[in-house]
Amino acid sequence: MKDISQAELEVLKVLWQQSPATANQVVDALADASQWHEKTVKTLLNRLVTKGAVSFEKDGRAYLYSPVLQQSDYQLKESQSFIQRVFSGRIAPLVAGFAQHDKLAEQDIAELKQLIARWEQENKND
Amino acid sequence: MKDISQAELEVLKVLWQQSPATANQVVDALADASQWHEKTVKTLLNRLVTKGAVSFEKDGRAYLYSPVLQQSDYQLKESQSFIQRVFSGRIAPLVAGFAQHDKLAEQDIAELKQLIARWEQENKND
DNA sequence: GTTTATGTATTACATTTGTAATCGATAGGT
DNA sequence: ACCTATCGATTACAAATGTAATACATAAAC
Repeated sequence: MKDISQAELEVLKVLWQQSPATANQVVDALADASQWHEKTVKTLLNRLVTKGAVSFEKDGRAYLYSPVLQQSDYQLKESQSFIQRVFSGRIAPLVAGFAQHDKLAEQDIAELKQLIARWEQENKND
Repeated sequence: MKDISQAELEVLKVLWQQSPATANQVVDALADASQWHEKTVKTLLNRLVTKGAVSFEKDGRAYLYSPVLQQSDYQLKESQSFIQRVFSGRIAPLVAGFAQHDKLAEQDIAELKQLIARWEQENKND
């Protein structure tokens, strides 16, 4: 799968939220958040299809688009490559940087604690 | 500051490790990790200077390059924009994804626990 | 003092990306 | 049956990026 560009990602996000969707539904969904021209959005949809990240089926003269690439897969792969590239593969320093610059909220801490607890639960027989 | 491209980042990383450094030192440092031609590395150095991420001082006919952009600053900014773009700004889901796919090691957990403890210590008077 | 090697600066060129405009087909309206 | 509005497809074009080659200046070697 070719890389998804940042602009393409915004289009994909819409499809992750609601799919299948027509091109116009995607255009509408992006209308408030961005200034993109309708033609621009349609180009991006096309590129996503070319890249194999999105599929479509015909519905009369319009198309219904659906994501092929799932959000969780995208997130995992991008996270790994980001952390590899920027933090030499170690995740804790990323979180530490956030903590140091007051970018962590109470909720983040709570969620992190919970998932650590779960991890330890599952790995307790090591 | 213009965006640092992925190729440029590899060059910056060398300077973060050892600076100031001559162009040739950077080329040598990258020689094993990459297949880049000497000219390519020098182009990247030049672009980093143009972008203001790297400075240099003359030392005879050669230049001594140093990073202007500091690694921690780069890491923080990139982390924020990545997490915003891919996880709508929430950090825990990133870590959760790693946990779910067995990308977390004992050490990561230990580090996370420690920094959570520190965070709670510092925020205990809320 | 010339020649040569070696630095940096400039130029090159294909691909990707952002951002559309135009083209061609066809469904709908009348 | 035609005209027209609206699809998707194709084309456009500048900027960024990857990946160098060439040009130009000058220090080093004879």
